[in-house]
Amino acid sequence: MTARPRPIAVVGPTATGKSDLGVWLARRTGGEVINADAMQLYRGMDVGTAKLTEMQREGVPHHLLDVLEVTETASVAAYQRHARAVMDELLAAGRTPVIVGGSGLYVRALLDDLEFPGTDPAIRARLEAELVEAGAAALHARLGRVDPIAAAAILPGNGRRIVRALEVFELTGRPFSATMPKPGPPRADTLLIGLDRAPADLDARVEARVTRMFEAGLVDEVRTLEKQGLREGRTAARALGYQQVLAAFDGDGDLAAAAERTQAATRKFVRRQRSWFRRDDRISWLDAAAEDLFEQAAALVPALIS
RNA sequence: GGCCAGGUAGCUCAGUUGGUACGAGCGUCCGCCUGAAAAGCGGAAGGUCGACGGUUCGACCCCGUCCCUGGCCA
Repeated sequence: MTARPRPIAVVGPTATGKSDLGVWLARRTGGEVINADAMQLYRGMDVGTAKLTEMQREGVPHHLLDVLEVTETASVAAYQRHARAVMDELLAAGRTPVIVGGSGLYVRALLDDLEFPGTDPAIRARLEAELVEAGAAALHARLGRVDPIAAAAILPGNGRRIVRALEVFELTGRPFSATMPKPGPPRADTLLIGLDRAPADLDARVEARVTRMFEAGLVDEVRTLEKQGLREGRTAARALGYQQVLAAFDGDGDLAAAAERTQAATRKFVRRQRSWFRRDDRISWLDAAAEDLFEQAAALVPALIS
């Protein structure tokens, strides 16, 4: 009798209430949540990432939370492998995967046919050293010689992407497809639900949320993680809030300034998230401020329509 | 009340020895984004240069008056 469940993905900017909607949908459909938030991957990064507490999860199993130490570097490719495995398991068990998160690339890595060529720490390190010495423009020129298509797609100032393209070329001897594929049919016919709010409204929420995070012990959390090597973390140390508190520890402004900077950086992040998800026309958008938000969401889920 | 400094883009500030504002950072808007993605990169739109009057072919830049802000003195 078990029809194959149709996965649901809840995406959109931060602070819109994705996590709560995810839990609700999981409970309604008998599903489990798969995190698609790059920073919630980290163990110990809780208040600053607005990670749901055990209680708030209401008994719904959450996957891909707390799977990395703060010293480890996050990676989309690793996420893709791990998340797909979990998704397949859930589907095989007849449980609805409810993907929740605002990391656009992670969501696409999970749901689209993105293939990540390998990586090599030695090559990477060498190229990064060259980047520092020669500059992005020089590396971009070199990329233009070996992989003109990638070079045309990557702006000359974007050292990060240039290095990766060169790395892939050295590693595989083949050109690097540096452009995102157009969104196609999502894996397992996943239903994509986008959550957003009126910009001014969401900005105000972000502000309030950051203030609450600082009151709720973000600074202590950073202090604890610092002892666990947060500063050596290439990705974790750059998370919103954590980055700014570390700067305050270094004497760059006080904690009040750190809070303000976190708010500003988060507002900026919200805009980047919007522009990322905006173009994905597979997404059905809902206004997070709607009174009957959950009902509206349920109305999109075939399994919940009676 | 007197003296000094300053009033140039939404914000913080450059700049023009008088000839269409060379502006910058931040913010805003838009776009990009395949192993750091809460990261990284790019583009655009914004200015009656405090107000009024004068000198001048021509003033944001010179002169005068006034207004505002900060500091010092009384």
